[in-house]
Amino acid sequence: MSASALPYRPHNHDTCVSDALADAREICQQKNVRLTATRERVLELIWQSHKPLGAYDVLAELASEGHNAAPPTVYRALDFLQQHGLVHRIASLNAFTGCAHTGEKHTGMFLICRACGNVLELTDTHVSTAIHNAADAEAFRVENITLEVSGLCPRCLAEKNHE
Amino acid sequence: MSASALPYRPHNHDTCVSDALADAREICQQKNVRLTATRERVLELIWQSHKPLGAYDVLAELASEGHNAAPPTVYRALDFLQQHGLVHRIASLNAFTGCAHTGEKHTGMFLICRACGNVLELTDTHVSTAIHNAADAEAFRVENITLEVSGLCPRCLAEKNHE
DNA sequence: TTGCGAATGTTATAATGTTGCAAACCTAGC
DNA sequence: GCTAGGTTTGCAACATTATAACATTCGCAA
Repeated sequence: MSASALPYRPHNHDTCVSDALADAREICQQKNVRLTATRERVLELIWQSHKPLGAYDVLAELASEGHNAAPPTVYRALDFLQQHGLVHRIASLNAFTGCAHTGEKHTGMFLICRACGNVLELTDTHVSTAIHNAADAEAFRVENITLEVSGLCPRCLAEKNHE
Repeated sequence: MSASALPYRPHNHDTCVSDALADAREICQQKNVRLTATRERVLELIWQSHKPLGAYDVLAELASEGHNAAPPTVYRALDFLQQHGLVHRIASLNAFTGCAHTGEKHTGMFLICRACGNVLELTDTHVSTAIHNAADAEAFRVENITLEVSGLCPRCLAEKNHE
């Protein structure tokens, strides 16, 4: 099983977070853009679990920490993080999740468990190729792909079968 | 080129609408569910073009026709139409589009032109298979697939190149 | 140290979607 | 016909998600 399956297995999540933050710092430095305190904190909050977080969830967290935040604060931070490939927006949930493949050029494919809410980000060449082929057949120029699969993750599936 | 490419080509759109309505009537009769006046009118409005329509756009249309409508009216009609496979919701646009493959079991793949706004619905076995394979590899049970590709349709691409 | 662009604060508002309850309406069975 | 029950709609209020516009502050460089 690949490392990408982490969300659905017990794991030391702290390393997910610290890896993501380290990645982010490096990427921002390379691009010469500023990973400000707010942006970094938002990224960290998003990474607190593998369940996507809504903008207003982030906002509430910030507020509870005494941060004087309004919606634009959060949306701006999220825009920045998205722009630099550090988080993804899950359109079907209106929520955000940490990018598990920073740096790599990838077509994020998201497996979203409707029971536990965890999201697994995959990259799959066959999927990506098939989509591009289908688009090519219609002479359509692909710029962005939203691929979100909802269903049941292995753990929740197993639980369900035990009942 | 297949008939599915219609949205991006000139065509007699009235037949799209009347075909969709005829389809809908038949499907509802077969399922023994009621395609009420409101539901039918909403479906017709959605089909007025190949550009997805927001719920509040539909609402505005209904209101302008003197229909005494509130948001729930529209959302309920849309829920019904979705439930019976007559329209699709495009998550990345918060909008709705007529289903071009009623009846067929299909993984809707949507090509959304960011320039003209038209949407083409495709069914592609390879794409569908690749997605299921990728999910299977993670022991994930697929229930629903959201696949929305944004970019430029052939017509807008051609126009752009002329400039 | 001052000037400039980037980032944030602040207020208000827009856009999208839902809840809950009451009234109207079909339709099956008498 | 009529009436009982479920389905559909009307309606008011509200919840959630996202953006606009403008003032202020911050960080860096000339």
